[in-house]
Amino acid sequence: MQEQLTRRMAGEIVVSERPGETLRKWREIFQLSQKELATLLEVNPSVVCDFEKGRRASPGIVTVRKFVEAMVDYDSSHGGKVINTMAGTRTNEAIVDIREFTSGIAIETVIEKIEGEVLAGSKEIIERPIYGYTMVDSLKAITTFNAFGEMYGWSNERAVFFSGVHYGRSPMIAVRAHPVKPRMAVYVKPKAVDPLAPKLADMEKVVLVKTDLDESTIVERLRYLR
Amino acid sequence: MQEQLTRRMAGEIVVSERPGETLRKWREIFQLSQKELATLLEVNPSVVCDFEKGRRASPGIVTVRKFVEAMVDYDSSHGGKVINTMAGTRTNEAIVDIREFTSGIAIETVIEKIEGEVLAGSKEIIERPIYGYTMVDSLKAITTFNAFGEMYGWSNERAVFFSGVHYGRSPMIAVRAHPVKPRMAVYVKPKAVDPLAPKLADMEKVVLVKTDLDESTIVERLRYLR
DNA sequence: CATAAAGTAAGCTGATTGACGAAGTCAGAT
DNA sequence: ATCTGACTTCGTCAATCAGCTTACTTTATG
Repeated sequence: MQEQLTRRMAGEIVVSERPGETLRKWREIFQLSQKELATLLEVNPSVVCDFEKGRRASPGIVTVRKFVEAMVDYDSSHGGKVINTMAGTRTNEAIVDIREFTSGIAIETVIEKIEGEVLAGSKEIIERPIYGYTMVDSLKAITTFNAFGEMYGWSNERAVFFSGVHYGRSPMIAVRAHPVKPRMAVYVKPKAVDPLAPKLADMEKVVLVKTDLDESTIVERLRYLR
Repeated sequence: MQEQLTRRMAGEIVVSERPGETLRKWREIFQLSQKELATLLEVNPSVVCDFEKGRRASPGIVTVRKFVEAMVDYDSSHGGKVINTMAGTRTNEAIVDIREFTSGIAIETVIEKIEGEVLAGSKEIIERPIYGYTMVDSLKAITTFNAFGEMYGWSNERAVFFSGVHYGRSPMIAVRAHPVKPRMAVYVKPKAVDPLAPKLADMEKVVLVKTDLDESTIVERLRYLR
């Protein structure tokens, strides 16, 4: 959550017409005076002012990061008043884990890591990079309403892991029905695999893989991929 | 959507451990070569390389913005392949409009703009700033599942406009039930107002206002608030 | 093999940043 | 009427950035 908020703030500042004002807006939301913020940053208050008033038209990202992180850390170590109110919804119990890599990882690399068996997907698709993954509880994903919307994180160039799969029909039908497709779908310990699933996967050009590792092992193994 | 993606990318780059790699990741997602990107930016390809390889440890936000916008604009003017796949969920038909201001706007300023009549809220709360607003279709918000989650944008320091209000009971009950509260609730052209509503508003320290302007007029008037 | 295309490396220059501190302004409390 | 605290402005300067050019690796591909 913190990470997310940090990014959100940074993004808003960078894109803003007047970054200084946006910086200020956030400082105010965190209810800090310039002086307090300056203390957190161990700089002179005039520095804070200079940035807010835009004397530095294009602060470096390191500066922006320092500012943003100072505020978020401060809040977090004071009960997270702001962070918590920002939390709101976010949680979707169908989504067990969701991560973005910082660079592209080839699909085949992921397959190796999880000891996967390929059920559908040509050699060339398998070489393509993906940029993140989502671990979904299949049953809950269907009952818990909107899981399919949130599933894709920010890039659909990703793997979606379905756990709690019975025959693997519904997940692929869902993939087919949804406008956004992942590059890769993985069935985690399926009881069996309906032959329709690979067919649908091929139609959608999605690499379909099954693995007999369990959820937590997979998450563990993918943790150290960048 | 474009705006959102732009911010998202910028935020990720700024916060990233190795901004250069993140930059590259996005360039790859957009399937651009360094040279192509350099052309879009009207700079020498080596510049792109320098950033990706981290020779510039802390690029200015203007640089980051240029990079990100170049990619997004490019994609957008070439059919939006990437942008569209990123769209996914986003749409919630209960939410008519949602915006963040770049700086705080006093609640009373908003009240004036929309010719609002205050039904609940003390003088001091009215002076507090808010940082955005959401326009919600009341009926759909209740039937369309998760609208209350997405309602709050990124700060709950905001106004929520309810349109299609009959007696204004349900919206306030929803506010009461939901863990996150807005600073301000506005009933758009209510048929009447149940006396329970202001009571609940007071309990939650939410400023309750009604207005006889219609949705589009309100959006129009708030457009030019920063 | 030759040659292109993509990317990396290094050195250079002018422009900007990041930081300070002193000297302001401004609004509200005493 | 002045004092205090929060914020602003500005001159200064070393460090760093943004950009160029040119030369060097890779890695395909005819």
